[in-house]
Amino acid sequence: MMAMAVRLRDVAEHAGVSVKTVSNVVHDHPAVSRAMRTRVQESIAVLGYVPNISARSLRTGRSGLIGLAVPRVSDPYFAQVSAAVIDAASTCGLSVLVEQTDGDPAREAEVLHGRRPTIVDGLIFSPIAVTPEVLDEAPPTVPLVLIGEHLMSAERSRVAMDNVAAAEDGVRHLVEVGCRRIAVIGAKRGSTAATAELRLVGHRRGLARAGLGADPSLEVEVAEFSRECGCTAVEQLVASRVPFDGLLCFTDLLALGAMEGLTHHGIRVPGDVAVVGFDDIDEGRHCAPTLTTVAPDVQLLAMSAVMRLVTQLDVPKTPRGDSIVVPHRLVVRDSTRRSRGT
Amino acid sequence: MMAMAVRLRDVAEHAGVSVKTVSNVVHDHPAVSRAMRTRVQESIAVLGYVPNISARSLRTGRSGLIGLAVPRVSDPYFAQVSAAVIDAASTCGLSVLVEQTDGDPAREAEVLHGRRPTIVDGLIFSPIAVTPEVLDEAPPTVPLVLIGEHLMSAERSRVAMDNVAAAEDGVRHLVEVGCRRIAVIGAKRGSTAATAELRLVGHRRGLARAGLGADPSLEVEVAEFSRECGCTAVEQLVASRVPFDGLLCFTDLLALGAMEGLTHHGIRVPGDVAVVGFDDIDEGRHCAPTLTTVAPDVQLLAMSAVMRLVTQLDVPKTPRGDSIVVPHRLVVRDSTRRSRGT
DNA sequence: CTGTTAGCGCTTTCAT
DNA sequence: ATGAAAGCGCTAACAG
Repeated sequence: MMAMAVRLRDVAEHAGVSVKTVSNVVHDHPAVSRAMRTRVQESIAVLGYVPNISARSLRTGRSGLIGLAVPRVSDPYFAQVSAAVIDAASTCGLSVLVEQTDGDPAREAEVLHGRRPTIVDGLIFSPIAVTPEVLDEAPPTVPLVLIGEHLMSAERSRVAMDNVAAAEDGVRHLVEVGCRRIAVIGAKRGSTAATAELRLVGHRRGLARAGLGADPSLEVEVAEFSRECGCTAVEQLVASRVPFDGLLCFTDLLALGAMEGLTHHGIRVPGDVAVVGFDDIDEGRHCAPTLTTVAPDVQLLAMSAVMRLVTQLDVPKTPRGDSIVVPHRLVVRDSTRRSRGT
Repeated sequence: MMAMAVRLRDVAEHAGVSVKTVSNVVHDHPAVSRAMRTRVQESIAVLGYVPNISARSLRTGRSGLIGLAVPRVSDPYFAQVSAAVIDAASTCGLSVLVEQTDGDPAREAEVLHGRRPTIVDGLIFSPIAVTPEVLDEAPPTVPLVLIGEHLMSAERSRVAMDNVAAAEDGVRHLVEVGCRRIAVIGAKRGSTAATAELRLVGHRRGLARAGLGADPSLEVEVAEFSRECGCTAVEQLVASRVPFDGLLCFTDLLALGAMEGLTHHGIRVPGDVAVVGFDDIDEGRHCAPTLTTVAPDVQLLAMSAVMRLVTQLDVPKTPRGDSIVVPHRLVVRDSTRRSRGT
């Protein structure tokens, strides 16, 4: 049914050379005369030859495909990450196979110990639910780079921002705009990602630096990093009648939900409560009030992950267990912009 | 470096049977005794055998991979579409390779006439910039399903909502809430996707039905379906001093931008101007005011596209050029909720 | 119901 | 600088 079947051999015949020569041209092997090269390239163009990746992959053990596993690509943060990873991979001549885990431990485990396509050369994985035991259980079937910090003992490469410092920066900023009772939303039940824990550490450390004591009743847990949970968390805080004037939310989505909840209770942002999120999703630039956020450098995160993977691919005994830290910065917007300090 | 090399043959040896038998078990071929089947499955489990997709693909010509090409996965609408396509494909045992075109004609053409991985069995493509000529130029290298309506003469399968009817529904609703001068934002310069044209037709038809005349000065063109362009479009409208009391925006992102622009000019939504968008992105449920929108059934859209592709894959001479229409519905929210009719 | 075997298109020694 | 040929792991046609 299809034209198919423009093989290396067809090109060779058309150009009147051997298969090897065509292969050399395709791979930019130096040992080909200029004249030969152009002649072969012409044949390739005329016949519309495109290499068969399966055959190449079977022979070389490399497919040029990498996997990307995230909870869900429609989550604004992971959508950004996915877009950036695809771009970065493309830069390296790699294509990306995207999988969704929905943060389900079983599916995360599956991704990891791959029933899934054996075809990917490597995997970039953002785990949020799989237990350290599963993560460490067996060596991954392919080179693996984790996105985001994770509770784990074993040797896995990972790339993330410095979540402790990031949270600390958020708290410092809240203190600077006059907050004294800073609640935190995002201590996460049932998650095995270290993100929440580390940000919580940063929060406490930030408070300590400012000479403020930590108050467990200001630390609200959530089931998910979603808008709904952000809103619910605020309900809890308000219901508990603990006073607070600042809010550090572990994702922008939580922050957005929290602001909705605050507004609902007639609590003004930033007037009564100043709010800081994490991630710098697009909506934070446009909601009312616009959202102050701790922004990781997602482009760099993606590029670093891809680069690290490529290194592991190219240099077999690259050590694992390294951590790449990508920079973050505080983006100040209206949700923390007060006319005066207190 | 890696364990590698658990081949079909290794399983066969371990189980003391022939490769064919193992292959039969793997493929659930009926002609295998129950005892044999369990024995082989045990060996597979023990050895941790996973089929080599490259080899299979080389042999059968099928990889179990499909491509998905969208402008950008971080666009909220395409993020949703991507998530849904990945889910739908997964249901059919297919994995998805995601590519981004950024709406660049050259990259769209490239996706189509595939320099790209020859490895995908088929392609789901959401073109917005490629010209009909390029689209028709050559038969696609693999089975192709287009998402969204498109200006094209040739025989390509496509799946989309009925954009004319959808726009008409939007206009009808605006008329019902009392709008008489309904502007439209989204007539798109430089796009070859038919979406904008068809929605414009629907708009005019809706006006005609309501006994309202079309007014070209109420039809604003945009360069992109982005928030910024929505805002700019409103600036233009306001600057032109043409009165309007309703706004049909061709995407939610445009609508969000437009509402920002309106607010900026002290024009109240829905009091002074009622606003309707398209797509039903998440933010529309949470912005203030919440956004009335024409929502395509994205799950069904994705599932239909995947199913259609699978059919083309399985039945070689499936006719092309068919259109699958997915349902849409109007989701009424605050941006069109007025206390009274006019 | 099970075993043998050719070959998918490519890369890559090894000769020349 | 170029050619000939083996074989990557799998599937399916054929034989038993």
